[in-house]
Amino acid sequence: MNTKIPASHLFALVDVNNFYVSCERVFAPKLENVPMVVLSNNDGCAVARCAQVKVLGVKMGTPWFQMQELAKKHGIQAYSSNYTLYGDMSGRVVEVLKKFTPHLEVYSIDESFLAIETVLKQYVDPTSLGHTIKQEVKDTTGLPVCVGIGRSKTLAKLANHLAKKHKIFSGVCDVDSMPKEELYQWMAETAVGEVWGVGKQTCKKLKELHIHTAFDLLQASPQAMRQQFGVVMERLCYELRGVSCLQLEEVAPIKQQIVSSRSFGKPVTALDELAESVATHTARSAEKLRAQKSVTGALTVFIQTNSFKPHEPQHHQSITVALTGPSDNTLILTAAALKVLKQIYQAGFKYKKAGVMLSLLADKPTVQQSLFDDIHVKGKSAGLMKAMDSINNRFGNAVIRSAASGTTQNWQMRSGNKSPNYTTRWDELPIVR
DNA sequence: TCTGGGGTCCTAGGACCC
DNA sequence: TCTGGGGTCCTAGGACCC
Repeated sequence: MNTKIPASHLFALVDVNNFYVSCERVFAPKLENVPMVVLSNNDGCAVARCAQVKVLGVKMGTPWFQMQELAKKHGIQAYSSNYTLYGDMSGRVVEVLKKFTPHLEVYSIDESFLAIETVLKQYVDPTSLGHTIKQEVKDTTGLPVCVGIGRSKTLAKLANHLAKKHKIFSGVCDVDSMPKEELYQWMAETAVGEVWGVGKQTCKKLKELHIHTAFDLLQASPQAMRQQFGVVMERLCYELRGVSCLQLEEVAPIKQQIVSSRSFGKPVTALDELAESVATHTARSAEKLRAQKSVTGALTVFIQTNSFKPHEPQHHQSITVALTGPSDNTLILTAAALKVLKQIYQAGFKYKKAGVMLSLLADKPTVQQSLFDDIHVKGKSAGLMKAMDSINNRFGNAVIRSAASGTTQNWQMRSGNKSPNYTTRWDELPIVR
């Protein structure tokens, strides 16, 4: 391995407990002891579970309809997700963490890595810093967090896992200050599948090699692991040994791809309805694109039938096309997307999902076809496409966005059993670029 | 009847060129 | 007519994460 060994750093991983559930509870304290889950779009499956529900064995992603009996028996309540709220709460947590150190990586909506070496001298020990962070986040945002501390990101993750799982740590676990024998004991009790970066497939293969726990993996030869699994696993082994291979990424790199997709609450068969959805997704993607001040050179549209019903006719297709030039213009992207959609759409299938992906590697896009010498959409069937055309003709370079409300993902909840009503409001905005 | 959405990194293998 | 090897670029797909 060529990776040079960097100076030793101490990482803290701060992770909000049951993030979405905890957010809901901040604003509805009466839910504190109610067994509850937060559901995905369409109220399809559980994307967050409180501690009581986890104990009952409900896994991440369990469909709500499959846990009806359990819900009845234990009084589990379900809440629709509110991502705007969670995004806001996430920002508040990060603001608190920044007060402790400027060197921080926002890893996900509910987790941040902190480099804590330089701020330690103000505290008795790392654990006491951890408790201060935990208390400060709780006091400021109302959210409960656990803190894991270690010499590598992977060890900080492991420490966080221990802090969450074992009450003895009171929510803060520093595996660096721990005697080695004690750490190894904890690792021997930690299933290898719990280690950061070991997923289902790898776990299975590791078990065949009689590697069952985090400690087993620590003892394995990194070189041998590279042979069997590749460079990612080799790094992981070093990380477990306290040799940091993964740096803190303080500045979030700009996204290489931007995706917007949704499942429909109900199967969709008409091109018009797919077009509505694809147009909305394109607008959303383009907003994200402009937010990071990027342009895209290629665009992918995909539509899929319901793969949970294998006995029904299946159609999964995507086409990626090059744009005539890099762009962040919603109108151009939407025109392109609708044109692609018409290519892949096949009447007769019950579509369950649609989406759009923008590829930002403008100089080397992944392209299957190059279609566009013009961007005009001429559709006689789709009212939406006609609208596109007329706006295009009138405003040329205008930016179009579809209204966020009334989009396909929510129609079922809002309109019950009534037929879906995909009325899109088109706002005509001034020229942006 | 009802089954999330958004990302990253790595590798193998084919195409192509010299 | 027969037959090469090495390098690079590109892409699909697998595996992982939250």
